[in-house]
Amino acid sequence: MEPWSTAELARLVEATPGRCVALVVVRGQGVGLAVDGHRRAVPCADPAGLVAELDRELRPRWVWWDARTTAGELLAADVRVRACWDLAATHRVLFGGRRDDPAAVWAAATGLPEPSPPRREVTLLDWSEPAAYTGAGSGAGTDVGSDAGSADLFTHDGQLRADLAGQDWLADHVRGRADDVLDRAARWAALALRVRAAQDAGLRALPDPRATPRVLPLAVLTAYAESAAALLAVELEHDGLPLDRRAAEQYISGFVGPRLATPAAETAARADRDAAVVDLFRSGSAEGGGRVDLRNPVQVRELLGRIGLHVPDTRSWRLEPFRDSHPGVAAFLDWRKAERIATTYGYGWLDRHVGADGRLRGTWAASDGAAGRMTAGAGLHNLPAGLRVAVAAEPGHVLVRADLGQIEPRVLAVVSGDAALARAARADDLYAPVAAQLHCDRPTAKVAVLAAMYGQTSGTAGAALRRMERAYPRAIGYLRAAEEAGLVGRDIRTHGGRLIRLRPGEGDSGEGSDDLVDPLAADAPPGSRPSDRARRHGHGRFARNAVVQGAAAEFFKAWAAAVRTGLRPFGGRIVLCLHDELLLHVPAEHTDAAAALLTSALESTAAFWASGSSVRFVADVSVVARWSEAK
DNA sequence: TTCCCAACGTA
DNA sequence: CGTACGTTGGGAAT
Repeated sequence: MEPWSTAELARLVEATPGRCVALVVVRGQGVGLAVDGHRRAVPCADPAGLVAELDRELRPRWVWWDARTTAGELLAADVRVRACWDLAATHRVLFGGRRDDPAAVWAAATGLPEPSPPRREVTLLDWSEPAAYTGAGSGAGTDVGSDAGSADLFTHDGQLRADLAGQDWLADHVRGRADDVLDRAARWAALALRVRAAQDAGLRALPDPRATPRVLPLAVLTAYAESAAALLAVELEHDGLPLDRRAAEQYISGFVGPRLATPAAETAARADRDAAVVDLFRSGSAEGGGRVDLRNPVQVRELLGRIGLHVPDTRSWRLEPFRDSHPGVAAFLDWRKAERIATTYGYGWLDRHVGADGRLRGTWAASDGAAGRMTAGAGLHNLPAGLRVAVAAEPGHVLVRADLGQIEPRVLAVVSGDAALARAARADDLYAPVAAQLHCDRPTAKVAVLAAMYGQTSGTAGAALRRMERAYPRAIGYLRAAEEAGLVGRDIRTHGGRLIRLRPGEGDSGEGSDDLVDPLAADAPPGSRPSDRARRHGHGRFARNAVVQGAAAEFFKAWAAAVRTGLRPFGGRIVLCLHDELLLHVPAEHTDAAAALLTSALESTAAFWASGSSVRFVADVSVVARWSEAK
């Protein structure tokens, strides 16, 4: 097949609204491209290099099935593209849920029922699997054949084959030349383009919630931001967080001593730490009791009972008041802290997750949470504050950190359209005007706002809450409506358009038979099984929270996407996303530009996301050598 | 081996 | 003052 001339491609891209070009990368062989009804297989020894060149010259929005596959391939060659449309990420916005594999994405985009989940691995028992695997694909009256030659990608009922995740399959079953693989890649790209069009239409069909809508519907902008976040997640995983290993080891050794040479020595040291605590409990009373396992909460409770301390559980905050009542309690609390470091953030953790290049790497997901927050593994989202001293800029670089101030109440002001709360959100400190409005002090106002957003159960801020209702009726009404949806199991959408599934559905955690009496319930100890009412109540609170937390996550990702783009010219990188906080690793000579970018990106994000509202968004920006230096 | 719970870290 | 997440170890169920 003839390579596409760049000029020809450029003409097509110019004529395509959104400049969307579907891309499938086949390492070492070439790319499959699709633009506006055309598709082409392009043989090329260095596909990533070609993509980089096209990205510079055409500035397209690359459409791919998912960033992990395609962007991962590019990133392996250190190629980072400007913009993308991620079908998996957009699918999650439109349809919620957990599934985002190609089969599920295709089915949702074409109105088919959700297909059965992909098999973990093919076993001998799969021999009975239908004609799908033979490539016979009858097509059965659907229009799937319209992409000529794609029938082998589908099952008889028009579903995309469940085993097409990733792209190893591209080379499977093709016993011919490289051309065949690339042809397949081109068809795969063409299919992606069709799904994008369907997703685009779906997004545009959603009502734009903004006071003053713009040319691009907010839901489309959400798709852009979520796609960028999916790409960013792959980059974060690739780049890692710069970590000063020495500083980390020093922190760890402060709790558990120096690194030991052998596992046996580790075990012995651990046993010594245990024994030191247990001995303190034994010292007074003669009776020895059996062995005590400090890691077993039941046994710890018994141990505490023996010194006359009777507690419902052994959580640290509950024991802390009794720290001075018995030397054993203090020792145990310190032991807990050390044990946490030893097991979760100890030397083993360093060895597992910090590379030879001093980068801490974990897996990232762009919208794993039920409300669409980013998630990260390897402890990246729950590093003990004390370990921040080990997160350090490399030579010639600085860390530029920014966190959004009071993001959730500000987001509530936008999404609810509450004029009074929006007025309060013009202040640097939102809680000050709220306190004035409610005729209470600032701490009370803060508790009242948080209680309203998250559905307080134990009522201390009751009076302030009632005044909240009078002062900010639309905000409270918005939250109540979400809670109601949760109670009755009705799906809702966030401000940006993400579907939050609340229907007591099949897919999730197996709570199908709501009203039926569970025969096992009689055996269950009383209170162990949450009542139907309690569960619904939980769903109500979840929904109340999800519309705020979810919208805040969308706003954050839109901000992060703008920062990522702005950072490209001077080689800075986002190295950590923490729900409302960004950490950048920047060449020192571009410090000021990066700091300015964080603010300007925030303004441009607010301008489209909260357009027509007077809500102000604020970020606290600081430049540091170590994360711990940021306030 | 799989799953749930307690516990604790972060926002 | 609640929600969300990831990680660990123990123990029960399988």
